[in-house]
Amino acid sequence: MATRTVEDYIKRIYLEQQAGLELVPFGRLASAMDVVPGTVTTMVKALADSGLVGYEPRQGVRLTPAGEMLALHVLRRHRLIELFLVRVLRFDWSEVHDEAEELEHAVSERLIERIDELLGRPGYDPHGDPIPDATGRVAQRNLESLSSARSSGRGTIARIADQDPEFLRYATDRGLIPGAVLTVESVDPIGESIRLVVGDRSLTLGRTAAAKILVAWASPLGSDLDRVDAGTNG
Amino acid sequence: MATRTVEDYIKRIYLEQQAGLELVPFGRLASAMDVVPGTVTTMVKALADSGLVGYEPRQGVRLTPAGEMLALHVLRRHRLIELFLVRVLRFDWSEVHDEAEELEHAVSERLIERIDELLGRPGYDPHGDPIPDATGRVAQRNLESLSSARSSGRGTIARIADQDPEFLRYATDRGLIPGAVLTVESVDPIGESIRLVVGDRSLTLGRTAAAKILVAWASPLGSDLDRVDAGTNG
DNA sequence: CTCACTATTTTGAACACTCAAATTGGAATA
DNA sequence: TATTCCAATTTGAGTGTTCAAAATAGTGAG
Repeated sequence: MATRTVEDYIKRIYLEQQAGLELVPFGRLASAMDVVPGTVTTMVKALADSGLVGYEPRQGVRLTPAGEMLALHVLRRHRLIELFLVRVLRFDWSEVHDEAEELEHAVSERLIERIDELLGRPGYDPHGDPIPDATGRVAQRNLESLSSARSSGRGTIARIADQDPEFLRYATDRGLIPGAVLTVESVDPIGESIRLVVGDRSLTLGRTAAAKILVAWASPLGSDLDRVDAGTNG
Repeated sequence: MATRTVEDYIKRIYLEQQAGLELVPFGRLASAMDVVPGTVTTMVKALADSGLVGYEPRQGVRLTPAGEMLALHVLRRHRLIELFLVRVLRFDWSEVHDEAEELEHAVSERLIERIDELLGRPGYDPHGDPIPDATGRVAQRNLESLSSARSSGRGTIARIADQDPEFLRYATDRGLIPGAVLTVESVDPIGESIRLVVGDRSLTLGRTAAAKILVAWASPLGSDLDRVDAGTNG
């Protein structure tokens, strides 16, 4: 059985890879896990011994298929728990992350199955992150970051890529939640800001904030990317 | 912060004291915790250092007020989780113990408060065990074990003092669940068995099985011991 | 009073994880 | 080529929990 720490490392490596790194550098992993670099070296060797990761010394780590499978199971638990807390226990989506971080290591396979069933086998958590199914399959979506918008256009918010409660409350206050339709009014590449309209509100976002908002752009013909179901928020 | 292991030891010591021991012998604690005796000696010293227990060398351990407070908080979490699993997630009461054993160490104070509120601040878990409130207060009941019955009589089952799923399924099959009314037909002190009627069923129980069934006897005038609310089972 | 028995305690070691601090490797710079 | 610098690694140590096995204390029997 994978220990709690092992699950956390594997999950973190998966998320870093997901964020675009094929090989996660040790230093990055160290700061993400909030441990000293030497600890990562030690742990990565142990993870490699149990076949969950492969690594190039002084280069970085990468998950093996077994590691990826474990990561997907942990994320499945985490995201189902988040949605459960929001839907059933009426938590606000801005405050479920830390709770799920604990519970993901404590719930049994049986309990997760019950929750999945009760929620109707959802595909996305309250933040719009995809929930892997019991076999590890994840829905693939072609989303674009709001910061990559080059001109005006309409789209639906599909995902908020930040778990910080403060940012999430800020987003909620402005209607920036998965499922909301937004219109980009103008983009200022030099000033690094973007003006948009959400509902009846007009607002301006800086580049780094906009980078956290993932959007499915409305195509003229209405492709299936328009249909975003990201669960209930609030 | 008390570690998971510490919480388990403290909870166990509380339960053993509750079962009638003022001073819990190390050997008993060792087998209850499923560790070798030496481990208990080490742990008890550590617990004493943090002020949670007091102990007489070679005699046994006892909780301090601080230890009792901790035990009550852990039991509160455990029992609220059990009831939540039964009521909300439709688990059978025979299968919630192990799950709660894990979750009790992972839930936050905030989540427990939500659950408590959602369930309507219940006083008892599915097995009839009392749920301490947030300040550590526990309902006191004057229950008697079915094995102590000396003659025929009527009463209400208030609590089943065994968490073994097999025993609980056996009990469920025979209608021996908290809230059920039973009538003692006859007691055989030599054969160590007791005949009773529950609902429309008649059955015979041995002494040790009967010892696990705690009953509030019906008084002729109907005291408030008759009113047993032990939540929903099933 | 001594023996035997059982419960408890001590000792030394292990495992999983972590840190601080010294060292090394490799790449970029001068 | 020699120097500098940063990332990664090694080393030695500590924490919390556990075990196996040897030593000891107390209790009751003879």
